Amino acid sequence: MADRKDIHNSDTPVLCQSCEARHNGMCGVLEPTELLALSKITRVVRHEAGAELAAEAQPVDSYANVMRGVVKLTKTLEDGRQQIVGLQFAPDFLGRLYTKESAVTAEAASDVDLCRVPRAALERLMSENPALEHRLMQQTLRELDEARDWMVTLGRKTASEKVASFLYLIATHLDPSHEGEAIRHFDLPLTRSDIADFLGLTLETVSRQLSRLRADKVIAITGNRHVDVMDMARLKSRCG
Amino acid sequence: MADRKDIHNSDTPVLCQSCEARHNGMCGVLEPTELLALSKITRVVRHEAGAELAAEAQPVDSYANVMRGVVKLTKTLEDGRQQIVGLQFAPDFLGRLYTKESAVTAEAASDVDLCRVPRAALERLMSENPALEHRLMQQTLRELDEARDWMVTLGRKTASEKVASFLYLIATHLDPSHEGEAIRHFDLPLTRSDIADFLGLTLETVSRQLSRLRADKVIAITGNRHVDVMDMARLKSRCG
DNA sequence: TTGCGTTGTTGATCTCGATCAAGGTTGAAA
DNA sequence: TTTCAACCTTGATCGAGATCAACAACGCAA
Repeated sequence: MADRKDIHNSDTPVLCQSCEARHNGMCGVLEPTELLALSKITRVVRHEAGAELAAEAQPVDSYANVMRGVVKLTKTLEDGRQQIVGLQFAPDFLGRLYTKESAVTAEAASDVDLCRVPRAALERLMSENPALEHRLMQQTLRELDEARDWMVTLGRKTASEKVASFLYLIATHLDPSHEGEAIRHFDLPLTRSDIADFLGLTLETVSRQLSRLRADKVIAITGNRHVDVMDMARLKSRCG
Repeated sequence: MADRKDIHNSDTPVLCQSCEARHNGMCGVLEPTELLALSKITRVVRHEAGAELAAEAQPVDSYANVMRGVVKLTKTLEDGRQQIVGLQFAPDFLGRLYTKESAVTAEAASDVDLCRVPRAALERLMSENPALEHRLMQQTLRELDEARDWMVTLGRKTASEKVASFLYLIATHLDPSHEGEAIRHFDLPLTRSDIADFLGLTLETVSRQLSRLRADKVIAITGNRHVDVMDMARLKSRCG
């Protein structure tokens, strides 16, 4: 299998010469025939952690599929208070359909590979192909369900339940290979400050709650970012 | 124009004899030709405030359009803590597409009229009619935007900003006739306890903040439920 | 290795909103 | 019009999480 020699560093997009073969099964909503139709104009772009992919109230001229890494969607109040309103994992589709202005800021939380598709091309394909719009509808409905779940976390859970809920969410997304098992491990894709912005807390409170989970042997933390969940059931029981 | 004599009290559905004429321009996502196609099987049902329209994790066999009133969508934790995750106003479409299990509880906040459509019939119409799915996609995207906006309110705003944001939201939905004007008036469709569940606060805090807005002459309150916003710009400036 | 900026931890104190408690309004039904 | 339950307001106190502060750990570059 071809490696990723053709994927260069941030802001060096590379034309995808055989998109179908490479993205099949990875490229989220796009099926092989659709990928083939778009293969000449999709670009795989690598972004480093922290890169801004789309800014609130700014026009965006392409959609993308997240192929690797985690993208955070944030909204910011005038005085600087920030809230992460969604996390997108591979192979999610990225971009607000049918409006050029993004309502959120999209930022690479970890290093991220995106498969970009020009807006016009995707919208043309979609208008000829109701099945594609149907699949995008399914993802949109899932995102709405997730947003509403998170509203309960933001509005009604304690700090300790919020942090447990966050770890549970990340564990199920980043270590699906051990599904059903008690032990999971993963690297946190967010800093303490980002986690705080996702949970509506301060970074100090997040740090304290993580320390408490560690003291209670629910998790182990190695080098700030690596987390081993010792018992998923026990973690879940702390999610409120 | 025909009045609503054929609409009886809660749980007494009445067959819609000329759906097209009556719902045209009211029935949210459905266009006249679609209404005509469904006219024999839609039912207009009136529900009193407090009626449960769909329960979390329970199967639902129909979709509906909200024709009058406000529907609240709630989620509840095991220990009883509750969060309102969405409000639906006429002429919104109601119901989670493509899955029979509702992820939320839908309850009539005020008295509500629904135009119900059997699931199977709407899904059949949708599969033959990509334009209908497209319109539902637009509403879903709008709901997702609204949910993410509200996540900022829940996660990052103070109690006083939350209450101001709520009043602003309700004012723009329930008194659109005075759009652009400083003064708006409406009846609150929610109790103090419901408002608290929408904002992630307690009912006492909501009451105190409303009293403060009244003392500051931003609003006037008559008989608990009726609100006059004296200056929308001043209200907005308190939304954070 | 040393130096240094970024990121994370922990402690002390403060504050906003929750909780506990009592009484006041409202509006529908008798 | 009286009655009553549901709803709302206000006051006193408490506590979870914010804020302020100091330091520790990590990773990268020189």
